[in-house]
Amino acid sequence: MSKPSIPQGTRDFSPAEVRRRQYIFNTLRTIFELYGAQPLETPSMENLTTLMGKYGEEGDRLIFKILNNGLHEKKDADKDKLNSEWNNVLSRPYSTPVVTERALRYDLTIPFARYVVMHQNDIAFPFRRYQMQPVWRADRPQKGRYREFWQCDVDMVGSTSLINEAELLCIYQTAFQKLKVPVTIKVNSRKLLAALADLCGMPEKMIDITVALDKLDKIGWVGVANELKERGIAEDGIWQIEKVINVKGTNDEKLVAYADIMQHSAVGMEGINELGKTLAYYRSLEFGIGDLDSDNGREENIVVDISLARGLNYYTGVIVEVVCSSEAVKMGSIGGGGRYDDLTGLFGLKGVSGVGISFGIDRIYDVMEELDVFPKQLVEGTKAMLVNFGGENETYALQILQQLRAANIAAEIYPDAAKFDKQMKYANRRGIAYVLLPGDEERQKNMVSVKNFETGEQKMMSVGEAVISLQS
RNA sequence: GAGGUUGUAGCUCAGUUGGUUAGAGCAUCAGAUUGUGGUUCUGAGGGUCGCGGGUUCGACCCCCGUCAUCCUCCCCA
Repeated sequence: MSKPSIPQGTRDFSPAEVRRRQYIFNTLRTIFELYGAQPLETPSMENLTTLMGKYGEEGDRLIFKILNNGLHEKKDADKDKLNSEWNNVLSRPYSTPVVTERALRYDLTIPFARYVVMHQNDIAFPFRRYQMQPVWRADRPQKGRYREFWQCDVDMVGSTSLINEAELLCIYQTAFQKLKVPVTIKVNSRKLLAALADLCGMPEKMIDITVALDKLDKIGWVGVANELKERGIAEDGIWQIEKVINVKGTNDEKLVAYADIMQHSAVGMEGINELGKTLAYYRSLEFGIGDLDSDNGREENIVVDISLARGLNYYTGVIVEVVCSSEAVKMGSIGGGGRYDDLTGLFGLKGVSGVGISFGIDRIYDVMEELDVFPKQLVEGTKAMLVNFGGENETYALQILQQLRAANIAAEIYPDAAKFDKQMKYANRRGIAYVLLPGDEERQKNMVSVKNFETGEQKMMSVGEAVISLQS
């Protein structure tokens, strides 16, 4: 017999882990609802055509595909087709509806876009939804990277107002403040990255530039410059980029400096303008809170960072990324998002702009564990256990049991009339607060002994008194 | 896709230059204690040493292959 195991990159969640995860979900859900978002759920699997080509070449490779059922039942003609297609599948990256036509959800944004297009007539725009569901990626698992993990997304579609961007920043701030995770929120605009490519005189190289620039934190400017060179950016262009990333100062100062450098790039000026407006809206929202601890309010952890380049292909405007700012924690981004001007256009609905953010809750969980910021009292399990003495005492215990539950006290009976110390040990391991002893003497007096498992104190009382004392 | 790490009891891990019957802690079960838990004490069960091949008189140990695992790069949450 082989040892049982679970697929690579997946995890079981123990009772205590589920409680902590639910704490995160509940915290986020409360905030999402507070901001007027509505819940949405979509299927675990989508048609492969819905997902393919939406996440870039790398993304396509990481989509978990589902093998079609009943392949062996194909008729002769179909079987020939299947055989030739199968050879294609084996010889190169290739997929075909003959072999696979469904795939597991890769993120929550594309399914949301699909939903919006399918239900456009039923939706009151602007439409703001939140969604908390697992997604799957056929990636190599490692620290902070799983093949099955959960995302919590909030997106707003049908509005181009930068108020939305500002509100999403507020949601990030509030959420991580509630969860007690110190974060830095990096903000950039895809339009500034386009402007950089303009400055180099190579607008078609925007992707190459952003991919290289994204590594600035890791490999430093020299490393980035080398990579830019390898990717075919001219010396003069690299010098322009260096000038931009060398800009230091407050967010406002940076935007002013960028405006000076990019004054001849229409798209650059547009991006700068949008970032400025987003921050202005954000300040208005934050000002309403009234507990600003400095002139900057809660802005000191929001940083305009031109080296931020989110990988997803569909972002067009403001982009954000959240990282834990604690030195002690080594973890990649724990959230990200941005504006996509024409997401639903992929599915035929033009002119609907959206903006959204995502929480990577598995990584947030890991970070919270490391920081030890989960509330201590999350376990609200069984409060009282009835010892089972068997026979008539068992019947008596069952009657008490339902009276406890009727009074909203989480209670259980040890189901077997096992040896006394075994039952006590079990209650101890479960961390149950009270043990009730309905034995011969108690039953005859119509009473029950209540033992406090923390203090060891024990007292015989009527069932009614027991209910009242356990309710407090 | 590339590179590295580690696979020994249910779990966490020891195991000497290759040498007789592979150990410990925790967990489980039984007993000291058939109505009093946490701390003790005693005893018991539990292993194809990841799998397959090779070297050797002899392999948990050395070699080759394979699978699994974790980590790094790429990319991402």
